[in-house]
Parts: sequence; C-alpha cells; structure tokens
Amino acid sequence: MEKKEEVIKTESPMVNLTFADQIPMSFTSSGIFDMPCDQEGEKGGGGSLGFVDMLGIQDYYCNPSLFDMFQSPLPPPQQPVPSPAVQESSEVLNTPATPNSLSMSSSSAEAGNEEKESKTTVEEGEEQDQAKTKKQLKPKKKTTKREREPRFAFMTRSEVDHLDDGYRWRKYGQKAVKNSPFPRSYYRCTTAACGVKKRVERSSDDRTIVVTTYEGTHTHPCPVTPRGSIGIMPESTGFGGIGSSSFVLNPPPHHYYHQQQQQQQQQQQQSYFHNPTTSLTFSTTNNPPFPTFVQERPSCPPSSSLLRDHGLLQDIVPSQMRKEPKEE
DNA sequence: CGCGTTTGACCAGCGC
DNA sequence: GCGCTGGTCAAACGCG
Repeated sequence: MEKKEEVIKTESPMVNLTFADQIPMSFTSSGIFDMPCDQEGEKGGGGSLGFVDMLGIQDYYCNPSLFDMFQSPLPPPQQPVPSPAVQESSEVLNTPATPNSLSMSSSSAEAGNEEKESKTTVEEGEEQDQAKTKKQLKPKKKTTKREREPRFAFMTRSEVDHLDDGYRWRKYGQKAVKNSPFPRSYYRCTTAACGVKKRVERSSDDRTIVVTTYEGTHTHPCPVTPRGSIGIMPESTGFGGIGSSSFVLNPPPHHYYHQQQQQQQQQQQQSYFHNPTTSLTFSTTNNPPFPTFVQERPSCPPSSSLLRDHGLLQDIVPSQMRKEPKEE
C-alpha cells in the first residue's frame, strides 16, 4: 500500500516551526483547507484538501477571500496548482520542493487505510472501549466500512515530531513506515469519549518536515494551551470546534517574506506579531476555519482580549492589515 | 499512584 | 493463500 507517491509540491516559503527561535513572526497568509466532504465530490475522500503556506499564501483552491483578508502582498500561486483530485489518495499531501513550505490539508490522507480505521469495533460508538475489547473478543471483521472521520493533514517544519496543539495526547503506537527511515507515531486524545487521533511522521524526503494527520473531532474544549502555540484546527473538521488548539509555531525568518516591496506590511505585521509566542489558530466556534494568530494565553479558553471569542483573524489582526471580508 | 511512553504482538486490508 | 504493511492493543516501564 503505497499511497504516498503523489505529492504536491510548492515553492513557497514556510513557517519554520522550531520552538526555540525567537524570531518575530511575519504572518501573511493562510488558507482554508477544509471543506465538507460532499462538497468535494469525493465522499470517500474524506473532505477537501487545502494548502496553507504560512508565508507564501498558498491558498490553492479553497478560499480566495483569504487573500483579501490578509491583504497578501503575494499574488495567487503561480506554481502548478494541484488538482484536488490529485491528492485524494495521497497521504503526504504536500511535499515541498523546497524546505520552505507548510501545507495543510484535510482528508484524504491514506484513503485506503482509512477503511481500516473504520473497523468494526467502533460501530456502536465509544470506539475507545470497543476497541479495547476488540482484541479480547476478536470480533473478526464485519467489513462494514465505517464512515471516515474527518481528517486534516498538514506539514510543518519542526525539530520536534509531536507538536503541541493544546490538546493532550497519549501515544498508543509507533510503527516503522515503509520507504521512510522515520517511524510514524500514533496518538490519541486523552480526553475520555474523545476519539480524535493523530499521526505524526517525518517526511522521508525532508526530515525536517513533520507530517501530522488529525482524525476525528474533539468533543471537548481544549484542555490546555501551552505558550506559543499554533492551532491549526479547522472547525469544519471539528478540530477547532470548541476550543482552539494550538501548535507551537516558530516565527519564520524575515526573508521568507517576499522582498522589499512587502517590507512595509511586513513591519506592520511583525510589529504586531512581535511576540514570539504568537500563535496561529484556526477558528473556533461559530467561525469559519480561518487560521488566526493569537497571543500567548495561559489556558483555554483564552483570556486575552485578543482572543475574543470571534476566534478569527479579525480579533487580532489590525484592521489595516486586512480588509474586512465584507460579509461573505 | 497516575499518567504517558515504549514496544512487541496482533489484526485487517490489500496486492500478488 | 500468503506476505506485506498500516493500525491498534496492552503489558511493561519510566517519570513526576
């Protein structure tokens, strides 16, 4: 089963997701990467794919309005825009041609394997418990293919494999991956009754790239939100449905930003996002899955005024930095 | 003691 | 049917 061959390449710069850096983040863009599965046509595809280049603005096909929102200095992507169909079966949805890219996508990842994840054990709900008894009872397949959980995969450049997204995860497995020297780790949300899973693996092409795939929907608020984290949890996939999760995000080097003509904006943004603990968070409740930056916050829910419950970019991005979407 | 990680074993799906 | 591979389980272990 090799489904990783199909990759989408981007040439855009990426956010550097190392934790130690204190470089001010320059935030220019984001992308919407989640659409309802049915919208994408491929029900089995488990949703849509979208790519987000934190700095390069790679909103490939999901939400052009983002460009307006962020007043991106960059034009829409010139590089070959991947057809959504291309990624339907790919797991690594975006293998950057350059190390500078961060991409996200929902769904797809391992469409084939998904079927496995819809094992028989989970059909009566409480998949956790069911799964536990599975081994004992050995129900032996029923081949009833459960509907796929919403999935969301993205790639980050990080020195650490397991990015802190604010939720608590328990590692329940690790497997060597074929054609990759790096093992894949399996995590499950530790919250009871929350069956969200997460897979973390490093790209075999670029060991600095961490591919994280979320599956499922959190049924609870984000329990903790450590400092400086970036949440990339599109609501429609359920990852940000209640509380925004977060990933520690390393501010990228300035040069990621497109040349001098953007410097002014860059300065604006950097001055605003000067806090190295700035986080990128995809929208929370009642909001579209826009990624938004939030300031460091001690806990969930956020207490900062910047984190007012809009959960949107507007909550934190200065108005001059964005154009109001003017009602979509 | 509770929680999380490690790790070998087991299971299921898929291709040949 | 068999082997490969991905995904999961759960006992053992480590840590605070």
